[in-house]
Amino acid sequence: MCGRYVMARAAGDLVRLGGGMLPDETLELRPNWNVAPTADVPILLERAMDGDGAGASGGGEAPDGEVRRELHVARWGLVPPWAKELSVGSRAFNARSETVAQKPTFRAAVRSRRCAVPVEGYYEWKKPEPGAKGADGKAAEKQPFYVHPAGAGDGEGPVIWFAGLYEWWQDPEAKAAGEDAWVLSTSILTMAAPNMEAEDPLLAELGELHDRLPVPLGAEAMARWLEPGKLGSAEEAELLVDEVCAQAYGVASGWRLRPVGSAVGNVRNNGPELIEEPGEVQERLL
DNA sequence: CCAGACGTTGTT
DNA sequence: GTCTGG
DNA sequence: CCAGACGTTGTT
DNA sequence: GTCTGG
Repeated sequence: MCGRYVMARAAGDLVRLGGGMLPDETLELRPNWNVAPTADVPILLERAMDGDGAGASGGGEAPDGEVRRELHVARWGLVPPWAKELSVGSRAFNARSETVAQKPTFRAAVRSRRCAVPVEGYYEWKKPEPGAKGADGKAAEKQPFYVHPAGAGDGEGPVIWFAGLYEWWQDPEAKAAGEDAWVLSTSILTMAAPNMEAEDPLLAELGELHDRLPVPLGAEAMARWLEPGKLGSAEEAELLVDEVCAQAYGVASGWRLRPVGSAVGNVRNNGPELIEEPGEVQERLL
């Protein structure tokens, strides 16, 4: 699954990597090595220019029918339109691919508002084997790992694009007060992790790490996933979800993972040192 | 009919 | 144990 | 996801 | 908004 990740790139990098999309004018991104639910994160979405043609963000006129990729900032944790409070989103930062087309919280978004969430890598906490003991004889503690694209030097190289959803929400109180306070929010899809016995060693590692996997998009799947327009039915949405899940392990097999220090557990800690492998000395001291 | 939930993870 | 905040 | 709070009255 | 449980 995915409940914590790294996104330290500049918006300009994401524009380049995502394929010439226009950054939202309001886009302000701070490097973040410890992105947690409720944080503001960049998302990539496609929008069909229609009607007034007055492009609201970042780039002047566009003829009707043109599809644009745009980078926006969203709150991580999808807030459905009917929510009474923003906090509803803090428990919807992942959406199960198996049920996303049926769940009240996600089903409208999966038909009409799909996006891609760029990450440089994500964290996963591996549970100790039951009864496992640490060096001190006490119960072993969960171990955080950093999962990232192979060969990605820190701050360079490819990013992972996770399949995501977005939704717009207006605070009922703001609405009553006649204010124009809309919140864009997002969620990341998950699926079953690869089997621990998988032939591909990296997939086997992922299977041992956790039983859920955030769904990564290859270039082709991303193009399909982002296509704007409302899908005709929940069944149609399920087919598209199945399609992207079918290519996910192929993308994930190009990842690598490494153990990192326990500091990442606390969201107050934030810096490039979080993704460094702890040295042996440090490990002994822990 | 109204009231209340609407989610994921993991653990037992 | 369970919920909220980051 | 993990960490940290989990309560009241009243006062600054 | 829409579904489920009572």
